[in-house]
Amino acid sequence: MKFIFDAVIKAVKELYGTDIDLAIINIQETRKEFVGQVTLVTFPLIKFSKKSPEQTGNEIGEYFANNLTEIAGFNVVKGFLNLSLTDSFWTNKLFNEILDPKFAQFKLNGKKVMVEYSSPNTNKPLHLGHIRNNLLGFSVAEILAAAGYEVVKTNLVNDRGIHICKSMLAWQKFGNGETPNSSGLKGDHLVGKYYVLFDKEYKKQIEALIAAGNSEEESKKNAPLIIEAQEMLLKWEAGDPDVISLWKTMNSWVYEGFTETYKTLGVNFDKFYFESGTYLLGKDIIEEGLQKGVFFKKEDSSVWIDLTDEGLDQKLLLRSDGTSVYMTQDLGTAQLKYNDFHMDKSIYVVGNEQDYHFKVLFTILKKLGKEGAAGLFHLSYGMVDLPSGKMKSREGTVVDADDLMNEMQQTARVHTENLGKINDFADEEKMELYHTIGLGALKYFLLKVDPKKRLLFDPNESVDFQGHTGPFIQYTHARIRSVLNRVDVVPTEYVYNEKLDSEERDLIVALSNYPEVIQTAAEGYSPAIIANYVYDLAKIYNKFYHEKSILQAESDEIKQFRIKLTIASGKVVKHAMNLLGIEVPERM
RNA sequence: GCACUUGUAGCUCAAUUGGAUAGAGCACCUGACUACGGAUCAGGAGGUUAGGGGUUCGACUCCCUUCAAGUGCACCA
Repeated sequence: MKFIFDAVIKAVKELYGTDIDLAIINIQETRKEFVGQVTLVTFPLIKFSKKSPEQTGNEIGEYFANNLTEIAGFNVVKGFLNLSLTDSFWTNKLFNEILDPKFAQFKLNGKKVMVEYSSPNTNKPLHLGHIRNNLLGFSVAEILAAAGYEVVKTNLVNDRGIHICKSMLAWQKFGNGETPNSSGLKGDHLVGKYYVLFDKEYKKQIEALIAAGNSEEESKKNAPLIIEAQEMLLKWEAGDPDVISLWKTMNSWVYEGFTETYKTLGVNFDKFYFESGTYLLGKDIIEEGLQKGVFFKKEDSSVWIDLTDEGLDQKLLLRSDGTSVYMTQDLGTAQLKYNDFHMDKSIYVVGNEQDYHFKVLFTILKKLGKEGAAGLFHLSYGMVDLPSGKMKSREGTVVDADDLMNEMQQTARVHTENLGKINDFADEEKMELYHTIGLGALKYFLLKVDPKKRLLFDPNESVDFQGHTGPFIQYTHARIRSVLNRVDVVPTEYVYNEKLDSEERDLIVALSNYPEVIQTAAEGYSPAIIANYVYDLAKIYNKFYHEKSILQAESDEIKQFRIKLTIASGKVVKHAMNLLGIEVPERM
């Protein structure tokens, strides 16, 4: 559509004798209640034409009609100049651009971006909130790759700390040597069970202490279990062989479990970082900041940064005893990641409860003049809540990731069996299909919403399979495949002189928007933009499909043309769904 | 208390980043195959965009304010 922008500049120059900036040209898709496909908003131009919006529109429209071969006609409604492009413009678009194998394939832009996501704790299994995180991270990475970035997907695993020791201690005390093998429990679930058990026993001790006359605060601090857990953490930090060995064993169980969950979810990583390997980093940056005068030291020798000029607070960076805090290690880890990859952009997919932390982190890195600091971005997403409120692992009010994915596949099975369209499938094919549809429904449900908005999930109301859903789009694809499977000769003719029907033209217009949609989604780090686009596209295709016969078209020429439209639609639907991490089936 | 985010149809979400009469899905009502797949399509009903003020040719969008919800404000991570 760039030629229209150029034409507007030229038109204004010739009609009104002014050079105008590209930025003030407002071009949009014509709303469907008006005639045309492309609309120029003329309000911003009247200061150059010195005429009414209507008159300006008419003059520019007249100019276009006389000077642009692509323009078939125009109409003006108030300050809107609606342009109709010729049918041959649109058919050329389909033949030369959309059907080209390179359509929507952006060239590498020479920039590297890191997407850090998932970042689980190794003391409990993944839940619905993690699913949102994983899907967002994976999809954003795919979208950025499609837009021409070189992408590195990383996972910073939180594998140490007091919470890990809690699971370990509970297992040691109450586990009787239970293992994933002996119990048949998935490793992460087994470890999670002991994390919950710790909390239960710990609470009992607190209650007993309170009953014995202690204050609540004292009881929480002095309960034997918590003291033992803290001792265990110290031993871990000191490298105690027994503790380290137990830690390694239990973490390996968790990793086995996570690997399985990631596989079912369809996400992957190029590089893992472990907090056990990064938690001591960052002290050299503290030193650097002090030397540069960006940080300051208090009398007790704790180190701070004053960010009150930025509208933030003073922030502690190093304790008075010289040990690090969360921010210290995140500074160090940011540096480590940069040293490893020298990326231009770095995306952190982390929930919005950490908005302040990342604001501070990025500000500090900028103040230190760190390379890559300008490319830092916190992809902050809203929490997933249940109707009953927040999910709490310790209280067992979580929607478990594995359970949920299982249920989705079961639901897909019920739907599919009721329709009875794939009774000839082998069992293995059926299972694969239930997985495709069940996860498609779940992923679409979570990704179609703007990341920053919080998400309400009602486990009692199953995720829909009809309407604005993943399966609707998957169904559209299966139907397209079904039509194309009946075509024996792939059309090779690339001229078309028939008049376009509105359903055909609408479809080409929608398809031609796809590259720009990828670009917008990449710039906004928003899979939701892709999700909403591909739904619209599927709807437009379904309408076309209903109104127009493809295989029984009025003439062979029209039939060939509609087959090509169908091929193009199937291609874009599949590509867009894959950017969301969703597979599309051949049949369903 | 201070800061950040959110508030759109009964419910779940859109709205091309300031453009036309705010659009979809679910649920509800009505219709459409002896036609390429009915997990579909067409239509109906459903709105003071939380309330109020402002900015301008034009505001769901920007500014101020009130209200509601969520999150954050540890020498925790």
